[in-house]
Amino acid sequence: MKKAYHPQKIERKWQKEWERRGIFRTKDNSKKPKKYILVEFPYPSGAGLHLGHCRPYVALDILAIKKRMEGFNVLFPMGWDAFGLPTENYAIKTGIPPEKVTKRNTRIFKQQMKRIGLSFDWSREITTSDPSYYKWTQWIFLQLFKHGMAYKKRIPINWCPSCKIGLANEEVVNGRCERCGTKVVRKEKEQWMLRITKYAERLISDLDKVDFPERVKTLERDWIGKSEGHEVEFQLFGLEQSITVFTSRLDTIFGASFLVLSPEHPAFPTILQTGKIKNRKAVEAYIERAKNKLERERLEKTAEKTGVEIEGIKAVNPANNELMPVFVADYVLAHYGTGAIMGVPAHDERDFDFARQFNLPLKEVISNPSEKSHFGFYLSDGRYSKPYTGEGILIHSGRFDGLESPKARGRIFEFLKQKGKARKAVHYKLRDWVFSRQRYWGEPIPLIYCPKCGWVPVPEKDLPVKLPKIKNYKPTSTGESPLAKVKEWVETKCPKCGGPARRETDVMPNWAGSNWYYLRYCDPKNNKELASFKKLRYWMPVDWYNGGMEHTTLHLLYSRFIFKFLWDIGVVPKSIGPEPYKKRTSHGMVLGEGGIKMSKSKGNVINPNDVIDEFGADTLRVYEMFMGPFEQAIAWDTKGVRGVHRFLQKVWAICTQELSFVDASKKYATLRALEVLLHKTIKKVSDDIEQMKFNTAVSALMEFCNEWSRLQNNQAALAHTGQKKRGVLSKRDIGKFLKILLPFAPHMAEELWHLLGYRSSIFKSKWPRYNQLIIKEEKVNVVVQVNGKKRAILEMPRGSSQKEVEKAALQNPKVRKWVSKGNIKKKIFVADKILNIVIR
RNA sequence: GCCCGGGUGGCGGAAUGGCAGACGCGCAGGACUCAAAAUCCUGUCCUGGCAACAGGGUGUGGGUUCAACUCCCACCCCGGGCACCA
Repeated sequence: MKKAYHPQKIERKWQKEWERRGIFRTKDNSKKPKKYILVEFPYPSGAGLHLGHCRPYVALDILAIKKRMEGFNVLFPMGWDAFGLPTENYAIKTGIPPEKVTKRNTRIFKQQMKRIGLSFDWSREITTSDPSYYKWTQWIFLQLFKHGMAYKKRIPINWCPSCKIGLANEEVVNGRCERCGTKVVRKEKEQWMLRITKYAERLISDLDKVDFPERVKTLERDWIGKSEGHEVEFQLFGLEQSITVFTSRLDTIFGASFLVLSPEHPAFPTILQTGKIKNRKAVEAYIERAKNKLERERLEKTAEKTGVEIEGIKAVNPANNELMPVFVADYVLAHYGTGAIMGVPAHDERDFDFARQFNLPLKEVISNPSEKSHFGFYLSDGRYSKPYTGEGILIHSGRFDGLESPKARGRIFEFLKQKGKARKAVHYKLRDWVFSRQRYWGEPIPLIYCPKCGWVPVPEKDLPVKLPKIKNYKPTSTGESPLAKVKEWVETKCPKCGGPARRETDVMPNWAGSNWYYLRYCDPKNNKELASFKKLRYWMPVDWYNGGMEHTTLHLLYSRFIFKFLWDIGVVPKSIGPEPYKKRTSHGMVLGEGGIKMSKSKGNVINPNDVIDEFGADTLRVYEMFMGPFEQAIAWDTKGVRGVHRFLQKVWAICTQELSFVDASKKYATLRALEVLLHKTIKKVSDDIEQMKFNTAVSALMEFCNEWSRLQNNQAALAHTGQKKRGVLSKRDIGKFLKILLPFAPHMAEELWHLLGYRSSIFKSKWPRYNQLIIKEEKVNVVVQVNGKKRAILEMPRGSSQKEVEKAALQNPKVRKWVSKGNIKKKIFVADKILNIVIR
């Protein structure tokens, strides 16, 4: 009867069987409530699936399985984010077309995912590089273009000289190209931009509507960087021109002792031509130098500031009409605020550093309420130490003296507003999104340039604009896309006037396809629209979206933006609401043995295939869930894998043993103690899965099996029934156990389920419910403390009163001994938990 | 510098005011074996003790409480993000 555990055999068998029966196929029309469970789709790299991928996949698979058994219609899809540089670079090296490589890689990924027994609905598989998919990515771009959300702009971009590609700010890490590590240089280029800044406010405020981890929300908020303040106009003395600055500290305006313009400030050509400037050459030279500096270099030294005074002009402080010098300095950024600031050296670190460098006067106007004397920034030798940047009470600010910072801002604003010199303003750190890449392996931007008509969108009926087949994938040395070399593709007719015109040769960045893929899963085969309203209304929003923390300010933010845009223009039903994802969670990385990152160069990469070959997919799954808290990075430990494998072998052994009793005598009840534990375990596993506390869910399963095994072996436990040998768990209860094991180790659970005699798949069964009464009926351990120190543990019936517990406690010799050392002063009782006797 | 996490045995971790160290790994001893592996059993925070037991113990210092890994204040260390954003 006893069969040995052979994971390889049963796993293959069931994977085939599940596929044959179409068990994980999701139906669109169902009366059941829906759950859309989504895990970020991978970039199918040549290296194949790795252990880090498996963790979130298994976790969300567990959720999907449980939700199905709880009666939900679950959408749990998978696809491929296939456009991207590694595949293109591989094509450059080998000449193999990227689509061919992509096909091969996705085949490998898919086969690996199937080996893990993940319950994806493969009938909805999508590939972002597939023309039937990117047709709609291009279509979305056209909508952006038509609504003025996409525009072309000559901007200094981050240029990677090695990849020959423009990079988004997010792709530059420490001044180096994220992919190849080459130092990024500055280069001016015409680029397509998306106006994500238009959505800055809503991207922040709608975070209140979703269930994201607080750290994710904070990260997005900080990245968008909202700052509320005022714009103030400073007249240039004797000139028509005035300079507007942005400040969030209007309360410090009486302390402003100079004005600084960024080198790119638009007022410069005009100012320089007034003839008033005495050092025009020096100013021009400084501006020129700043232009060639990489932004990164400008930011490198924080304390040492450079700049040049624009001699011959002064600005008028609108608060007190004092004249102040004007500088150009590159510590002021052109793209933030108004590109100009008022320098308040006493209350701003950067202005302070600058003033020290240029020996500018410093005027304290905010007194620090927590310090008694002012001028905390003077050292004993009379030099400054540091500015006070906090809020406080105004001094040296005329009639605003004595006001607190927030109130002062309001009053000063009123005062300046009356003079027409100030207005409220909000600025964001977020910048528009550079959306072109001078590359091949991406979605062609569906626009045509006509010398007569300008940029003309490709008519929707002509979509998709397919990538032409080419031989040489290398970008041109001028940094143009390799597509620029394909004459017969580039040269076309203007859709508007029919005259000769040229196609845009830039392609979209690799984030384009993932902006909206979750919509496509709802209706993946639709060739009339990106997804039908009916299906979107049923499935959207995504109920649970898991992905990497590293995508928080990239993919997550981008896709929220694109969704909002589509929602605004009515491409998706209004009923979904303004956010695509209801709930977001993040997994921790899987590190190599010893806690270092797994990488090819370190040679510590572990292939999931090898783990499955040796231990089976169920072991891999259970171990990935057991290894540590889901959201935390954790090191792989082969010895730990063996431990989990041991556990599964044990489960197999106990279950098959128990099955022999089921056969022998059809009817017997579960031992009471085990029944109680079973129900507790069902509760624990159910709750823990919801909270993604998979590690403790597994340990609860282990504890149950330890007890089950102990009772099974315990002859005394069997003897009192009068029978020589009998089981300890009824058939029904074995089934319940298998159901809670199922999400973690589906193959084993299904096999044992069938050995138990069931014909239909365990996936079709209902998630077990625990019985509140059974859990509560057991006895509880009540701790008796004397002066807060544990002195005894009493086993009491649940719900025992204080009196009952006290009586039992005082009968206990140990408690008696300790209590007798003084007089009882106080007794604290928490039902079913503790009795603390305080003596003196 | 600022903003988030986090600090518990030899290791991964459990316990979110109520028995610190669940579960697993490792280690030690034992059983089986000619032997090894595998498997099974027992033990495993530190100190003293043959033991019962007593005392100490969750980064450091203080506080609140009958009771603190858990809450509050200050500090130290580690990880991540942002960083001249006015």
